[in-house]
Amino acid sequence: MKLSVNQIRDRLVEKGLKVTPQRMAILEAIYELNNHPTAEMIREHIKDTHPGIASATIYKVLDALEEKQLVSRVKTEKDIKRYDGIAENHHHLYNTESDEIKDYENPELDKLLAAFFKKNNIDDFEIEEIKLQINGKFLKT
Amino acid sequence: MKLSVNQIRDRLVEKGLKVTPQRMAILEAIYELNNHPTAEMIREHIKDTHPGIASATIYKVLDALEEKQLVSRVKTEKDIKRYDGIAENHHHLYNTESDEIKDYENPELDKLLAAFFKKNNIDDFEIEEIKLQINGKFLKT
DNA sequence: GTATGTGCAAACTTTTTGCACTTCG
DNA sequence: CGAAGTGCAAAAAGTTTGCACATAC
Repeated sequence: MKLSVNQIRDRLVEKGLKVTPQRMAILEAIYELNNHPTAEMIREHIKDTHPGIASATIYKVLDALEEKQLVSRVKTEKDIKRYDGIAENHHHLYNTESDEIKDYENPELDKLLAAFFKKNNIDDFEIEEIKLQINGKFLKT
Repeated sequence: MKLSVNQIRDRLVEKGLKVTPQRMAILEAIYELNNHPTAEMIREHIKDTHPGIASATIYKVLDALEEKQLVSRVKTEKDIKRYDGIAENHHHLYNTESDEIKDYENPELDKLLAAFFKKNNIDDFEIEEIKLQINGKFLKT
């Protein structure tokens, strides 16, 4: 998922967010890293091109991006926030030993799940979306 | 999931952990609360019966319980750790508006998923377990 | 008696806040 | 120009650490 600078700018504009160098750099970093980074990992990644950026700014930008659904938060067991450049519903592969997380999409699976829960309603609960946490090991390639 | 004091004691003994009032109280609290509490929620819940308990002790006890797989951590988007009294694989219902989390078990679903991934292998990944994050709304009852 | 566990206070990490200054549109 | 965004420093929130004391077995 490598977007051009113009595409990134357009996304900000569409959501009514002002285009600033900080926001551009942070969004670009999330797409480039493509590894569900923390605020700190983003700061590290852009520190050469944007050394002056404040940590507080990164947090504020991430809050704004999340609110406008340009990024989403990834659920983890840790007490550190991690972000995903994909806001649409999808699944995650978690490496049980490291902190690696990868995206997983499979429309067929989504259909299967939708059908299952249509038949097997959950009492007193209205489902909005279903995400899989698939835990395991990435095999060396 | 309400266990007797003796059952809780047995669980500690089985895992080779010394039975202390603090550990008993904390495990009991997790089972009673049954709402995937944070360390702070546990401290709050036991503060009348065990006022002297140190926060650091709660964290240390939770670490020990997790290591022995008497409790497990729940994945969330927040940066606060939450714990589950069920260590076996199961699924979670997340309320999108509040921070409520409930357990969800369904063996039929697990079979369906196992069959699906047997057919649809994920490249370079060895699955160990699959957990659903089911996001939605708890309906008033 | 000894290994293990607990309490306390201080430190550490991550995130948030308030406010002056700056920048985008 | 005005609203929105950024930087800084301080504070908050959650968690961890080291060590002396206490307790389970």
